[in-house]
Amino acid sequence: MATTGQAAGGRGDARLTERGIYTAALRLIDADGVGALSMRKLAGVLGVNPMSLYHHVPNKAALLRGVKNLVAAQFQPRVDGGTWQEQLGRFARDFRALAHRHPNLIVHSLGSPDFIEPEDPFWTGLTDILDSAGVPAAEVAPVGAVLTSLFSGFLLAEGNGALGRLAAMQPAPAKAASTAAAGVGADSDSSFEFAVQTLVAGLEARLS
Amino acid sequence: MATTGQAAGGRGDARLTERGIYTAALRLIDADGVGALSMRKLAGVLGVNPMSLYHHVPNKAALLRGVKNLVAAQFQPRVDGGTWQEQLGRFARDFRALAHRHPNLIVHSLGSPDFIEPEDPFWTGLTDILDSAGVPAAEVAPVGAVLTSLFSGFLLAEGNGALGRLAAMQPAPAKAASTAAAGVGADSDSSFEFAVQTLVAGLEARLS
DNA sequence: ATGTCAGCCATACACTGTATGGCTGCTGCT
DNA sequence: AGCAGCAGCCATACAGTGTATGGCTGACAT
Repeated sequence: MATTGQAAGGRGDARLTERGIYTAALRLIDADGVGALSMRKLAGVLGVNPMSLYHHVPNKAALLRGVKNLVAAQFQPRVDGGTWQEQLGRFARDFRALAHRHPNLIVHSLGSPDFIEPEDPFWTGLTDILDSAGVPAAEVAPVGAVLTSLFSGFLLAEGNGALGRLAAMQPAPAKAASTAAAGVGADSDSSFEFAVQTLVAGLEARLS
Repeated sequence: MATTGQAAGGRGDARLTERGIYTAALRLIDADGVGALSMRKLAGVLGVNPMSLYHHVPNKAALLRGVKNLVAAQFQPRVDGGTWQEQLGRFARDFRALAHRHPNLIVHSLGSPDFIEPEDPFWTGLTDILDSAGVPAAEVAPVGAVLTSLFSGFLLAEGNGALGRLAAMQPAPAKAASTAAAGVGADSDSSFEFAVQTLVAGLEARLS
């Protein structure tokens, strides 16, 4: 074991890597949330001194950005054919699937201003769809910004449980079990579909 | 000055009050953000020992909830006449106005699961409007939850600057200065109007 | 008059992010 | 081959965090 006690902590990497740090941090975040992530715990998992991390990452904020970018890079929207409505729906679904894989990270990242970076495939994919929907070039960015904000709100609320709590609230005193017209259940999936269809329909109306 | 050095810190209150603690905390939050709020700083402003706060507030999380409830109580939506579309618009505008008065608090609270409490005038006001819009009773809660989530996302993005950053992004390489059809500028106000009208139009479409 | 307790305070603990500086072994240059 | 430099790692230390524990004081009810 010599002097360095690296052991079996860091995925078998003897050397410390920026990438390795991010993936280890992601595992910790997935397990216990970003609130429970500390430089010391992360270093412990990697079998390394806390200060060693600072030779690969300038500070904790940058570490979180790095982790976020790591999972953001996994987002490959499939912008094949179909109407722009279908494309937008697929896009939203893909993004939500990614969010579901790392809910803790997403809930934290969506609250930060720098969530979306200029060159993200997310942003370019969205602007492409809006462009093909006929949104004037000068308005693609503002419209995309609004849609992103709204949709982020949904994912955030779904991720932290606020959506579920609200949806389960007082089903009105009078009649309780009348599953009537619009077709929205209290479960996450139908809430999601409702949100997407509302946004799409709203955009449709604003474009004609 | 005797033994207690309260001085002119706590707004002149000699005795420490739960309410007084909340308002002092709110001032600190408005000034420097919730990240800069610490029990010690708060106690300092109130001219009091940090541990004294714990006789009125169980912990910091509860303190933040209390501050949030303090400003939430200021929200009195005017649900007078008009179509439900107009009511919803007014409602959103009123809520945004409140958010603008305490942006730092709102940006933090919107990221927390317990932002909306069951008996908030916010929730009852919204459900009333949805009810009068013809949303089936059993779906008022789910629909309200989705709308709240979406709208919260907008306010969050507006508050933390993400909205502005995204809206100002690459106006498409080709033509830059053609202020065409749909009427969305990059400024916050027109983004807000666009968001509200999109949501209203989307809901309209989903209800017919 | 006395016991009780609310309100306040002092101390202390575990924990956070990170600045500073020292050691070591690999690197490229001469 | 030898040597300078530096990347990578570590130990120590500092300021700051939330809060548990226990002691003091003065008012108030009995």
